[in-house]
Amino acid sequence: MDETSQKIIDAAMALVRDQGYAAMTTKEIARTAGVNECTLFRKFKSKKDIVLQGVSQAGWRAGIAPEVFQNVTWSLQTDLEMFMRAYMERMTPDFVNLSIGLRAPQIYTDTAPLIREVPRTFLSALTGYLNAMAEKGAIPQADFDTLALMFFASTFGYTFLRASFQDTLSTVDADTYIANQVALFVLKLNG
Amino acid sequence: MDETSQKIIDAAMALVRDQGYAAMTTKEIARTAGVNECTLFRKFKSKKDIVLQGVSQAGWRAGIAPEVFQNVTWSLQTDLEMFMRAYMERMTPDFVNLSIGLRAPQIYTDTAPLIREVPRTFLSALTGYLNAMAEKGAIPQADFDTLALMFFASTFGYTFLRASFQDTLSTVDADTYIANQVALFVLKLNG
DNA sequence: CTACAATGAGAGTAAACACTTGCATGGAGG
DNA sequence: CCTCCATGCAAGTGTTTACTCTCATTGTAG
Repeated sequence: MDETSQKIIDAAMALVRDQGYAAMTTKEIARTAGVNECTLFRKFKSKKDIVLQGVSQAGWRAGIAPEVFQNVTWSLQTDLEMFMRAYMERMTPDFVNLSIGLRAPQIYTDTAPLIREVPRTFLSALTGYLNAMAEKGAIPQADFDTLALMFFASTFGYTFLRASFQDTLSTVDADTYIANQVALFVLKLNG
Repeated sequence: MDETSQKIIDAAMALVRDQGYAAMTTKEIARTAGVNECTLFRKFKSKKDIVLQGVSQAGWRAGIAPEVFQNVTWSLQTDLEMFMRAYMERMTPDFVNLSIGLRAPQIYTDTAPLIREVPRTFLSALTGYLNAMAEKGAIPQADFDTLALMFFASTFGYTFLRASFQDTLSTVDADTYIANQVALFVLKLNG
C-alpha cells in the first residue's frame, strides 16, 4: 500500500466516521487527503472500493479479536475488569461512529459481517470464560448466556452512549462504571 | 395535516429508517407515498422539511415521556420491571433504526436534541425513583447516578443489539432479559 | 353548471454526483 | 541526461439530485 493510497483511505474512513458513507463525496475525500480527485480513481475502482479496502485494514478496525480476551487470571474480579477494559480501550468513540457511518445501503451488505463480529467475539469469549470458571468450581452454575449478554449489553451501552452524547448525558467516567459493573456481577456470580 | 402530506411524511420516515436520510431520494419518497414527485414540493419546502415535520409528530417518536415512568408502586422489583418494559415497548427496532437514520450531517443538528431526550428522560426518572426509595427507607443509600446509568445502559444495549442483529447475536428473549436484569439490580439495591 | 383546490403528468432546471480523459510537470533511478 | 512513473490540473463525461414550471384532469362545494 503506497503512501498516497493510504492517505486516501484514511481520509475516506475519517469522513465515513464523521458524516456517513452516503453523505461523503469523492471531492471531499480528495480534498481531505490532499490529492487530486482523479487520483482517487487511479488508485481505486470506485468510492465503494476505497471504503471496503479501508474496513479490511487493521488500523480501521477496533482490533477486538479472540486473543485480547484470553489473558485471564481465573480471578473473577480481575478478569471481568479485563474484559471491559479490553473492549473499551479498543472500541473508542471513533470506532463507534465509524460503525454507524458504515450503515449505508450501498455498502452495508459488505460491512455488516465485520461489524457483527465484534459483539460475537466478546460474547463467546465471556460465555466460555464463565463456563470454565464454573467447571473449575470457582463460581456456581448459572444461566451464563443471559449473564454474559447482560454484561456485554451494559459495556456496549455505556460505550455507545459515551460516543454519542459524551458528558451531556452522564458524567460517570469509565473507571467508575467498570468498578461498579464488575462489583455487581461479582456479587451475582458468587451466588 | 391533510392525508397526502401525511402519506409523504410516513413514506419519508420509513425510508430514513430503512436507508438513512442521505441515501434517500425525493423520487423514492414520492414513489413510496404513491404521489407525484412535484407534490412533495407543493406540500413541503424541501426534503429536509419533510423529515423535520416527521420527527415532530407523535407517531414518529418513541413516545418515551416522563409520564410513562410515573406509574410506580414502590415495590422495587415491580417498578424496575416497569421501567424496562416501558422503554422496550416503545423503543422498537423501527425507532432504533430511525434514530440512526437521522444521524446525517444535513439534519443532525436539528434532530440531535430530540434523540438525546429519550435517554435523559429514562435516567432522570430512574434516578429520581431510586432516591425516593432511599428516602422512604425502602433501599439503602448508594451511588444512584451510576446504578441508574448501568441499568439504562444495559436496557439500551439489549434493545439496540436486538434491533441490529435480531437473533443472530443471542437468542435471549426480552422477558428473560428483563427478569434477569431486574433480579440482579434488586439483589444489589437491597444491599 | 361553475369554480376552484388538489393532484398528476411530463418536461425541465442548475447543481452535484461518481468517474474519465488528455496533457503537463516534477522527482527518482539508471 | 534520459526515462518513466506518479501526480496535478483542467476540462470533461453522463447520470442523478433536489426542486420548478406548465398544463391537463379530477373531485367537490356552492
